[in-house]
Amino acid sequence: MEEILKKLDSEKRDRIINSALDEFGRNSYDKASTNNIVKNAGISKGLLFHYFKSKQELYDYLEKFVFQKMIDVILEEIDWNETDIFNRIKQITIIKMGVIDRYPGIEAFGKTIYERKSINEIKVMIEKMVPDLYHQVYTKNIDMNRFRDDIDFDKIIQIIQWAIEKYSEEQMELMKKNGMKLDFLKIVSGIDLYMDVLRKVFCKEGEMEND
Amino acid sequence: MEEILKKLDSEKRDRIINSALDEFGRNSYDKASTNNIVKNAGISKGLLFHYFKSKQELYDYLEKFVFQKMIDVILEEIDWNETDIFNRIKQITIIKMGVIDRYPGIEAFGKTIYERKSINEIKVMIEKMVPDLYHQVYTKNIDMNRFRDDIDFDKIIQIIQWAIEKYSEEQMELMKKNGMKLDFLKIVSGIDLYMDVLRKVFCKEGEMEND
DNA sequence: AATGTATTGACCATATTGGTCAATAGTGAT
DNA sequence: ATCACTATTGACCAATATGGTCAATACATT
Repeated sequence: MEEILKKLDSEKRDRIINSALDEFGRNSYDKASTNNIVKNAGISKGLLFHYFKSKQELYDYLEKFVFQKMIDVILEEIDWNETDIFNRIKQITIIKMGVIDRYPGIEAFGKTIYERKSINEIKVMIEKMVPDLYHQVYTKNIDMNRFRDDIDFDKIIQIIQWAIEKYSEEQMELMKKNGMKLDFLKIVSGIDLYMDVLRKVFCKEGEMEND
Repeated sequence: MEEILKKLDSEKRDRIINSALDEFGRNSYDKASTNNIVKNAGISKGLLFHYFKSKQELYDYLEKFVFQKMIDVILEEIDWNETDIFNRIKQITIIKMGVIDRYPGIEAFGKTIYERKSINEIKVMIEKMVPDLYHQVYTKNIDMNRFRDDIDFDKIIQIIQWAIEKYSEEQMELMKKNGMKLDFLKIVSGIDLYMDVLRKVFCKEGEMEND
């Protein structure tokens, strides 16, 4: 299956993946309709079952896909030379938004994953990797001396990360709600305003330069 | 419809509401199944359609219910004499968790609301009330002099609120994932640890008492 | 026993389901 | 033009699920 998919025109492949992510994200496995998936992807029923031999195989593919994609893109695009945690977190946010831009259904789908009982080996393996990756991403080559040392470092990271995530989630929802296209530049510049505040309170005096 | 429902044994009414919130939260309107709803509520098909004359009426009732419930409970249980924003936010979080405890499906359902095009007058009215309520809840009778005055007050509130929300969301997901019952006391004591950090960085010196 | 209400679940016509497969369209080489 | 080959279609299938109905019960109160 994988091989036939690889050969496929990537624009069409993305259309299928997006349509399927969306349908599974909106509905439980049983209620998710392959008819809807092909309709929204703009392909025929036959073609879907040519690429995936069953609904279950399609679902399994997607489950692996969302993890793998996020991991790959982050590892590929992250700049490990960045030592400032604020810029690092901002980077990751931008990278994530890029993925969401290409695969809009990935978020909704991702949230449903842990509710389902499915336990294939790939999923187990990837889920083991994720915490480690997260740790690396938020600590590797980061200069910790900039922070006031009367506060637990992990908590600082958490609070910064939460703020950025919540802000971008809220902005994205707002834009979707009003039917606009997602404007990532606008979100990033909004993030900067909160970054300034967080720098001010979490960094030592004279340690606030942001390149 | 409303009148018949009111008379109903409240335990059974909650079972129906919860089952319906859950089903509509998991599935799009069309795919949500009244058969599933009655099965999980432990009632007969006939009874559901005795209380609600159609699927649509049931859905409309729920949409109104989730807004109204949240508003009512917050207004009822909030302590307006509390002047400390940290305690105020903690209060609201606890109140919200209480509602979620009683109506576990309310969150998932709530997130789907804005995706649907439905626009009845009640919804419009309530959605107008909500921002105002939120503003009151986070400012009314709150002592703003405790905060350092080199930072925009609204941003401070936002960051605190985001941190508390994210923390409780993550903890609740974790507990659900591991199949435990939601332990709100544990969540609240975890919140306190982050509160301490936030107090330390956002308050003026000597303004950190939390009774 | 009688009256009134709360609740059931078999039943309905219709729509939808995941999946198949013979047929067609498209492409590129000769 | 012809052939070979692959990519794609959509009508079709038996099986199941759909929202909603309603005559029949169960249950309580007098």
